Amino acid sequence: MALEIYNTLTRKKELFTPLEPGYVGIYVCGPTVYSDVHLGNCRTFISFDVIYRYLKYLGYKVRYVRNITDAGHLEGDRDEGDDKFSKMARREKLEPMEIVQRYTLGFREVMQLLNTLPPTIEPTATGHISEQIEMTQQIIANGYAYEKEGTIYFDVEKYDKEKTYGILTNRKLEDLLEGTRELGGQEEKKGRLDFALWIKAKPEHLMQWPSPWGMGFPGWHIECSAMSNKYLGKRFDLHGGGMDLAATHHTNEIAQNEACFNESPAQIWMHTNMLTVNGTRMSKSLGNGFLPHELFTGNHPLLEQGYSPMTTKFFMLQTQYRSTLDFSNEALQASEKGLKRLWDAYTVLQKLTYTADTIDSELEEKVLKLVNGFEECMNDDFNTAKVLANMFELVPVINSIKDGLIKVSAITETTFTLLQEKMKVFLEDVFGLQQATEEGSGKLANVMELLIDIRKEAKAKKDFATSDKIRNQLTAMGIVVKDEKDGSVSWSA
RNA sequence: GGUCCUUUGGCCGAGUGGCUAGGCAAAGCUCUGCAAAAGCUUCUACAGCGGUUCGAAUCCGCUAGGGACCUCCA
Repeated sequence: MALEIYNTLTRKKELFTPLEPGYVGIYVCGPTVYSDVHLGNCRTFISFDVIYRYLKYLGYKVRYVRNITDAGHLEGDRDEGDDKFSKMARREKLEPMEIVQRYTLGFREVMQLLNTLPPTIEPTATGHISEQIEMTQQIIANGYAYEKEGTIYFDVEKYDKEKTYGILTNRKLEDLLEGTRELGGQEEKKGRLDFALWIKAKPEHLMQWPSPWGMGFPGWHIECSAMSNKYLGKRFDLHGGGMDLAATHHTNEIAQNEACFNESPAQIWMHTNMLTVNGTRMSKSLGNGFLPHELFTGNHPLLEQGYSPMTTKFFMLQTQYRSTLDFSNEALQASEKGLKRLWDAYTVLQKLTYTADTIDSELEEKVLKLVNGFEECMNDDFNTAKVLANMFELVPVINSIKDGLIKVSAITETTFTLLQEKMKVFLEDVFGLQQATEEGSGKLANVMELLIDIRKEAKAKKDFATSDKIRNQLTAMGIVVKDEKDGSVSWSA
């Protein structure tokens, strides 16, 4: 089965065919860096990281563009006043770019802890002001935008006469007009749904740039259109982002591109679902968000303990990206244990060596089916949850080989090698998971060797008081000692 | 009010017509000095009502609950 991706635009899974064979262009809406990213944001970026990695695994040359929004994002629902950066800068008595720098670095640090790959291009809104102005000019020239006192608005109703404005989320203009609340303070707009492409800045506004319409700053939506066009062209393969962006931000992006180039930007729109807490969406405005560091350290009233970045990531990968994922201590704990079991088996597998003997054709078939399933599951709209389920079914097989209950020789060497390789590739390269526990470096390893040795001697003398003391105290420190079947002793911290 | 999604066993969660998902938890057994780990086994669900079908968790309708979006948010 070839790769199929769910397209929000058509509301069904579609066979993925890149516009240019062998190459994939993908644009993902990145974070607005005026505050710390929360866990919900991370889910989206983890999802697209796995998608990016899998596309590379399939052999595509991928250009992965994820922007940093560092200007133009307005605070409220009115096209006036401060943007988020200026507001935060005033509050903290810093330059807006200091705010941007602080949270950009914080974002990158978190992404690194979660072991996600950097995008191939990470453009910023402030770095593309002229592109945004040019695009705005073209939209005006094409007749889809108008100026009111230095601010440029996109004319949604006019646009909808020729194109379909609500195409992405299947909404009719009349319904949208009806559903929109009456807002005060924007009499200058012609239509209620009109949004700003360029906003006139007040003299005291901290971030502003010269434009044909005077000093101002760009609207939020135009940055993504300008940057995707610059780096991926008028038409590219995939455009992604959180589901919350579909109805407004992405709808406006499509409208801008159509109005400017008479072409829709992406052939497939992908949307990741929300992370919820007690059934309600995690968001900045609701204040129910977890910061990654709070989760990693356990320093949060709702958390019973800390969970490692890899546990967090594994937790998210156990759910398909289009499903909502509810956050809970129980679920996280289950993921922590599950990941450990899976990773232990994986570690064991990599150390096994093959010896030839009699083949158990039933087992051979089962293993082969499960391993080949990795790719099939991913081809079905990136079903990471199903891949992990397959892996878990292989765990007893691996452990049984280790304990001698099944001989390695029960499967063919080809299958055994395939199993080793695919487990490694999918766990490390596609999912980007890493060694979850510290094996301990240098000194700790030496000390452990000594303790294990002393314990062995005690056990040989049936001095179980001493051997148990060593084991129990280590357990209390978080170091688990295991007596293996072959008489050896292993430990993990 | 509009658009759309969702309801799966104690918990989390795959699954779009027929075949046991999987993880965690729980119970029993094996192994073990005892543990832990591991292996084996058990717990077999699909909101309710109706319909389509030889056959439905899966398709259709209704009812009830939950959620998202329509306003800044991944």
